[in-house]
Amino acid sequence: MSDDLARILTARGYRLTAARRVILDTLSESGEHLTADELTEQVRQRSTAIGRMTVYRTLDLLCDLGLMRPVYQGTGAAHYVLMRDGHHHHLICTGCGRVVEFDECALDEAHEKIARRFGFEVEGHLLEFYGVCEVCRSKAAAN
Amino acid sequence: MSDDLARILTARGYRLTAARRVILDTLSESGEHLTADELTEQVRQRSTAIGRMTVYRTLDLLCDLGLMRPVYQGTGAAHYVLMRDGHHHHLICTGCGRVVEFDECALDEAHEKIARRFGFEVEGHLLEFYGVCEVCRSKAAAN
DNA sequence: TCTATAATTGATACAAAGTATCATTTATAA
DNA sequence: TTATAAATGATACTTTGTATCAATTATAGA
Ligand SMILES: [Zn+2]
Ligand SMILES: [Zn+2]
Ligand SMILES: [Zn+2]
Ligand SMILES: [Zn+2]
Repeated sequence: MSDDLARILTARGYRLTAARRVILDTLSESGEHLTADELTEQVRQRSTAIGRMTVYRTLDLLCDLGLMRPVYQGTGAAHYVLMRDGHHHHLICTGCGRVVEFDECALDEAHEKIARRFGFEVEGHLLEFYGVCEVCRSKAAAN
Repeated sequence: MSDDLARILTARGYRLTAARRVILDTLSESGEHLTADELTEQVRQRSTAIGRMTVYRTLDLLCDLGLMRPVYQGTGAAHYVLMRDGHHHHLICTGCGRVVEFDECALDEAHEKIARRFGFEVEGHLLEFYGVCEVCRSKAAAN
């Protein structure tokens, strides 16, 4: 998985440094939705001497390449999500903050429509549903 | 427009204070996608003595009520968007950062599906398409 | 293999964004 | 009008993100 990312980096002329290798590995193995500083912490458990700046810059680079995207999840910090095949989908409980990911989407026609209408070449999307999960709903019902 | 927001606040038992009135008015009249501190600045042009904290807290409240939502738009700060009828849609150029809003969406069936499958009661959504706008595309073609 | 080059790094310092606290003020209901 | 709890705003603080630059390192070419 991190090999995919690595390959894209080199293909686009970016260097595959030791630090980037560790960061990509960490990203793909640990769960997603990490903030930059959370990722830094995890990266440092594998390789102590990697600077915070390098993590920030690597995330920026991945975002520039369209491979990741910062999203907001309640706290002040940006959480970075992988844009697999260009898209990413969340279901977020407004009660407890739980974030569920889902894969299927049917937005291909929407891509087309939008592309034609606004002259955009659409490359991907983020879709987030907000609502109340089962647990929170039953808690609310109990009151 | 800000009356709608105000009505919801009072209906839910929140007080309609002078500060909140100004903040809601500013929000609905000035363009959207403001950061908290940008909004504070605009609010203070109308009523000097309103504290930054109050603006932050009011935005938090509106988010809790599902009326707004923070989204990331490049910079470090969260931009707050109104969730009219529960949803909000963007088209974002990855070249120049331009943000276009569009209204139509066809996600009602998707709401249904997701609700059934995950036991969520879906209340709204955010949809963001990423791509390259006409201008940026022609620039790229010129190289 | 060795060297020249530019990309990348990480330390440092800094700016911006968001949070916690608490005495004071104010909207609301009685 | 008054009692009450909600809301405010000043202050101080933590976290998150950005700028800078000398030192390091990956890569291409000799
Ligand atoms: Zn929940
Ligand atoms: Zn999708
Ligand atoms: Zn553009
Ligand atoms: Zn919609």
